[in-house]
Amino acid sequence: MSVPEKPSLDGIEDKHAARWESDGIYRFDRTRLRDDVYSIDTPPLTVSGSLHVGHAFSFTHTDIMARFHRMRGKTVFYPIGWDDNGLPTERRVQNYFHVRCDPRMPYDPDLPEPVPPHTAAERKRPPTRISRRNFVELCTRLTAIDEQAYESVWRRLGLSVDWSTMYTTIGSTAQRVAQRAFLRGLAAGDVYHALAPTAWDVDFQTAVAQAEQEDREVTAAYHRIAFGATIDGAQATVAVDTTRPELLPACVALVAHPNDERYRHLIGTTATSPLFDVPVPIHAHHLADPAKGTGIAMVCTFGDATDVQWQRELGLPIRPIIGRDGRLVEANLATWGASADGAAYYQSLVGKTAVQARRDVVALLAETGLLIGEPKPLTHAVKFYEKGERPLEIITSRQWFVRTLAHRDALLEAGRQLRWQPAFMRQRYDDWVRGLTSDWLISRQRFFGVPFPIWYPLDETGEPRYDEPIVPAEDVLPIDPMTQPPPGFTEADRGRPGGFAGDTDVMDTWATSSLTPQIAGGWCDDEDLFRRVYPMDLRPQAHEIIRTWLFTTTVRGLAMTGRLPWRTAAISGWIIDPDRKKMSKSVGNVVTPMELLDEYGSDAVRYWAASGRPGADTAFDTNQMRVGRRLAMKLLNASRFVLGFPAPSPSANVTVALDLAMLASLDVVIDDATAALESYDYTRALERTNAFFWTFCDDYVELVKQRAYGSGRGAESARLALRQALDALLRLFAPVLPFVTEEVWSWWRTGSIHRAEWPTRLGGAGDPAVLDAASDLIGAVRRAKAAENLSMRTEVPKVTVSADTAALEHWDAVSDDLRAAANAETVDVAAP
RNA sequence: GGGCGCGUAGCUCAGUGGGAGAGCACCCGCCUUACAAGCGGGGGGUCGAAGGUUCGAAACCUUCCGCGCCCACCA
Repeated sequence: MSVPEKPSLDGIEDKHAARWESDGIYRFDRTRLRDDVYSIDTPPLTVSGSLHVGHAFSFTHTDIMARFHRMRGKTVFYPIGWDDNGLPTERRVQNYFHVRCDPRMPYDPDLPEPVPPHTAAERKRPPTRISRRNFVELCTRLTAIDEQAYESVWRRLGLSVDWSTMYTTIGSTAQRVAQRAFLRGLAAGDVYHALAPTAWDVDFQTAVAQAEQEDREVTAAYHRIAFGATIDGAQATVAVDTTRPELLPACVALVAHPNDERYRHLIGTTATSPLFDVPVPIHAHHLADPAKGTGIAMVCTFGDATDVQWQRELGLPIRPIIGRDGRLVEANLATWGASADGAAYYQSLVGKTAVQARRDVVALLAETGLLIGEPKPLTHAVKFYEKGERPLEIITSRQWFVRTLAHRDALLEAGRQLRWQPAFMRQRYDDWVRGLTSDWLISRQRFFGVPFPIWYPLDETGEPRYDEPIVPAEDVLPIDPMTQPPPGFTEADRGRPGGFAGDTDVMDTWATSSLTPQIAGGWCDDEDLFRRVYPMDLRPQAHEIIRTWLFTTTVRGLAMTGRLPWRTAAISGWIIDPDRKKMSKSVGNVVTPMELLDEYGSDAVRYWAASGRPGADTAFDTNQMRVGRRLAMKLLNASRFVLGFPAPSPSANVTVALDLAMLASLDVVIDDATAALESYDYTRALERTNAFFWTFCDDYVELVKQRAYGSGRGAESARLALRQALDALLRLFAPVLPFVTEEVWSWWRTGSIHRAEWPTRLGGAGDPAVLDAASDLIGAVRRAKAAENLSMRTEVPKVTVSADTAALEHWDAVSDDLRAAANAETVDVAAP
């Protein structure tokens, strides 16, 4: 045993982290069966440059639970993953290297790594265009660098993950799992592809799932335009309000509510669109809102989701004019019934963006008197891709979907079976499942992702036969259909009539990360492991991704195994800055975790994190970190002091009432902390332990140290009680403060504290009330001495205190120690 | 528009039917042989507002105000 003369926190993180790794302290023991396992479905963080304090915050909560269950005797399956595929990585690579992917370019095996631009002028140059494979290589290279930086932060923070389990969502295991799940879904009919109108981002040029859309308030204007109509055989006009006059050429109908008296006589007649003179039917439909605009709406291909519904339910034609890049496409309006002038005018709009075309159309409407009055400005909510900058368009394209609507009831039931922490978060899940409007869209027209393991035969004209896809065998996964031929073909058959074509899309990130339990748990490669860890015990995650990560993992779990993928979902809160705003990069108020770990120490940062209650948004508070550091220092000093007394003899017993009382109080703390951690309330566990520890230091140790310096039964009782308490306290603190507790443990114990048993009741026969009385009485002595401006050390003949009757009941049990601590010959009680 | 959460000392937060609390900050004191990056003591709140239930409300109910978040069919 060696207790340092001058204990210090300096360097303890690196010292112990290195030992934990070399000794395999956190290695998963795969010989244990499911009941002995505590498994965690760790969030694979998006690797996009830098970690955020919020990550350190929520990951600490999970780590506390992992450490608690490990000390309780479970073997903890605590994998770690990085989410490195998908659009965030593409964007980062584009910006960092100033490149763009151009799938038409050939692969260049000797492409030198692009030099990131340094000056504004370099940034203004057009980006370098590189092939898809070169682009993917750059993505892989950059994420590998980022992942190392992340790992070093997590090691410093002391996360007890098993680093041998590390996976990435673009890695081959993840690709194999994602492709196998896709093929099984396809075989089961849960995955399908369809040519369907879907939300489309014209800048990223990809379809976007419902979960990635958000509403934004934008300013727009009602344009009241005059359609031609026939009323009682006479020519008339119908005024229609629209915020998107540029979609006029795509107009397929007008719609009014069936009960709307103003338009009842027009239902079933035909109107004529202004400028283009296309005849369009006038229909009745209950979704037409008499209160909006003039009460009669223009149906286009496609202005909004209602247009899609009207098209389907009213059997309307489809007249697409917006292209994948957001510009108006070639269309022969004559075939839709347009006048020659109208068709010719449309030609002048081809190639313009929606905004440009709108300006043009409105100007011509005004010029020809077909615009009624001035445009009326309004603000309304418009759907955007959450990462996008222009409103989403609705574009018809071929996409892959996973069925969710058909399973709505089962998904709601799953939400009820899941244990939510905090419970009210289930509401968000329910709201989302109830509000689903389409199946889950998983295909993206992007580059850096898991490919769809599908080929299509080409007919004699070279057209893909989408209804007869060619699938690979499961044991050859993962495959890339863009570089590998399907069975029975060679690369020479690619693109040739009678040959094949690979599916060009990649899966959205959520299609992979919805499978994290399967990826980490060995679903493809290690059925034995999978049985030992699945379903997992804990899914920790943030609340804003309930509708994405939590929802999609549930969908996959139900589809693949028929049950929930985990027992408990622990939803973490956000870190907010002092102005009550969520801390985020865009606000520019971010401090990096490594800076904090350097300045305050890892245990201190973890202490702050543990002070944020489960699910609660928590203030970023460096003051709490200072307090945490002070606690860590106090643990060092108090431990040094306790261990500085001679070790009690093996035959020693705790016999003194005050010592028994302290241990009895500690028993209550152990019970409380254990119960709190069992219900995921790490904050309460820490609070109880912390409060007891300070009482232990300030009152109990102060009272008994004179006795402990002496000899005899009383001294032995104190020394033994001090050590027993220290031993239990270190273990109670270990999940929150892994470094300082390990440091102290190393002074006098063998092995790692993190493999030690979680403390249980010491079972003494003490009365906790005696410790309370002792605290009250030593407090009374301090007040008496402070009133005279005396130090506790100052020797006095007599101290007179006032105390309440509850404390005085235990006077005899405390009086000897109290006299010693007071440095007084006598301590008297003042008359009440 | 619908839903969820929050509002307690200057700050960060516990407390959910019977004494209004903790830490930090502030003020005063103490070189006390574990710790002066320490220790001790003290002041400080009409518990967001109003109404109701109750012998009794910070807590339960209703309404309102404020803050945050989630969701919602864009004419």
